[in-house]
Amino acid sequence: MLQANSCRSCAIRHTGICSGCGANDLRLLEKARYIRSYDAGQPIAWCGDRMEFVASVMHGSVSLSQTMKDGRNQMVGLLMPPSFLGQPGQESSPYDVVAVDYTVLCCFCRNQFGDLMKEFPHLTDRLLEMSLRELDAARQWLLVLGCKLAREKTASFLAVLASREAVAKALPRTRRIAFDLTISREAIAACLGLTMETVSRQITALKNDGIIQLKSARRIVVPDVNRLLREAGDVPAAPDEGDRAISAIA
Amino acid sequence: MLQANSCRSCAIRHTGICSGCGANDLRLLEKARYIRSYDAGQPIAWCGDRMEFVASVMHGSVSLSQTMKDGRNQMVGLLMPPSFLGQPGQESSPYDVVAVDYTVLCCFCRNQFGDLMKEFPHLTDRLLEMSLRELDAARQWLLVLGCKLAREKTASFLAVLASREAVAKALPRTRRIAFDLTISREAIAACLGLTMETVSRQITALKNDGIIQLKSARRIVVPDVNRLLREAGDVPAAPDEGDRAISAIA
DNA sequence: CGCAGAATTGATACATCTCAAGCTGGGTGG
DNA sequence: CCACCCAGCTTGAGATGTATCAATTCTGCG
Repeated sequence: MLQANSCRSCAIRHTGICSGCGANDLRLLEKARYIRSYDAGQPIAWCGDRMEFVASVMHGSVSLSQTMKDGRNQMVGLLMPPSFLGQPGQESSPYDVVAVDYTVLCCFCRNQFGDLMKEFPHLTDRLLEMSLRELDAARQWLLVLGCKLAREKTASFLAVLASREAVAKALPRTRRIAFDLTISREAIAACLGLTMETVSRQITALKNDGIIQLKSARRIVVPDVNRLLREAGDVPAAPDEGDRAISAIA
Repeated sequence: MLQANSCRSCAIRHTGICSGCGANDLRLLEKARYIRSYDAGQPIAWCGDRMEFVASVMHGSVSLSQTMKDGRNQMVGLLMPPSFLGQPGQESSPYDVVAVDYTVLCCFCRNQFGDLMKEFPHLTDRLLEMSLRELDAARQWLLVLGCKLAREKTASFLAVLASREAVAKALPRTRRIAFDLTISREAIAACLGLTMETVSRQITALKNDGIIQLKSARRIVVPDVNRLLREAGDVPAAPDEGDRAISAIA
């Protein structure tokens, strides 16, 4: 898992920060990169720590969160492949960064990556694209936190995961979709601005109403994503429409 | 106000998207740009509308908001000079875009601006910088919406405006700061995920506690920003520290 | 002066949090 | 193989913060 396979066969070769690179550029990137892996729950950086690197998330997922003095905390980003972690111009991490899953990062020394961006403008272009996408996702998430009820928040969260799964497996979005929750109820609560107990109650309620099924506490089946989206307070996307709601949260 | 003064004397010449431009580049930008102005409350685009242009906010302020079918709505961005409005690669607006104030925009035909970015990479660099800053602001805002109580939310909002005013007037952040609320209680509520009534109550409470003074409903005086920040649940920034909290919301 | 929109204030309803008590399932050691 | 244990999850009852609905009161402006 950890070994440095060739960039050419990398899972995010055509979707990550490097997707605009030709074969030659890629060789230079490959020389500069190094792989790091983290176990589930392992911290990558605490808020204020110096960030030595920026990285692509190759596998797993990484949470960005903020904590207040009294312990209240809010997840503000959930990065999954092929998201990019860190900002070239940013000395220290503004967030607590934690590996949620077993996670593999493709890292670049931060300053060196800045130089690479100068050398290969398409890296800058791509980072801009990805950042604007993240920005839209964060703004979608603001709607969830600011306006929605607990049931709608929970449904929104599950809909995001279901839609992601559908995209990953190239399933039609109307078909039954099954996936694993890789994060605890508590982490979901931190995403949604709720408590663990409320999340648990809402998941149970959605199950009782037949919107979802629970194979186990962490295994979810969604018979009809559009029904789930309706519970989330979202207008189900037309079949052929590029779905924006899906991008929310991550 | 509306007339097209020279870029050279523009208020946001050194802070906007064009801040990296030399005199020659600037001349080309100046040929491509056009000025539009909007009255307070006037819509700039509704969600789903085709966006003909991207623009720098030169004067006033622009809100980005989302509305659910049943009327609940959430402001997800509040752009003030020298923020940049729109994304070159984005056909249609994902948000309702409204001029909050009397607002002046420095506009570029969207496709043409894409070409300019190819021609002048520093435009791309600068847009990336500004977008990453917006992303951090949005994430700060997620903390406010997800974790904070009504009083803390309200204090956070006022602290942002106060700090912005302090920066604009180059005041020390510990001194007394006065500013106008350019938006209604209802708009503040839409920012904070609260109702108008709750915002009103919290402002009154902050006044009664001596945290702020009200010269009129729209005129605020903050005797001590650090005290306000403490009410907001934020750790007051050290005097010499680059203040991140300030960037929240806008 | 008087009006209309904005803001404030009050009383009640409701959603979610809090605190506390069980439950469940996977792992460990006897 | 079973009893135990523990962390994660679920469920319950009461407290709390905010929304809702309904009156006023303020403010700017014609």
